[in-house]
Amino acid sequence: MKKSFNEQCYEILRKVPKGKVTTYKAIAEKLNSKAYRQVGRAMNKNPCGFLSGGNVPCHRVVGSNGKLVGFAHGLKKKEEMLKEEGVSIINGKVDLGKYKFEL
DNA sequence: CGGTTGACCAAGT
DNA sequence: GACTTGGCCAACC
Repeated sequence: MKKSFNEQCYEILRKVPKGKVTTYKAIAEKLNSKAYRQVGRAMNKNPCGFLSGGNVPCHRVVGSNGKLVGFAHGLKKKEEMLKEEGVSIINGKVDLGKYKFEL
């Protein structure tokens, strides 16, 4: 039984440990696709889970260059949350060299 | 089933 | 350095 692309994104996102981040691109590539947009769209369309009791840290997902892109609550909130997790945000960007989680 | 869309990305202007 | 264009692919209408 194959899950939808979106659900697979959640699965991968769930694997990201606290204090680490990943990129939309990486996730899409892991799914053997280039549907970067589909990953982000999945988050927006669905309740992100983590707010509803699920464990889908959508805030741990950043852009391809560690740059914060989009977030339903606002990028500002996203930065705050990441900082709480131990990820330093510099100029609205994350240091992927230190915080990017290798899937 | 065809067309629009989207929390992207890379390159061009 | 900021904005525009094209491309990618799955989900949604």
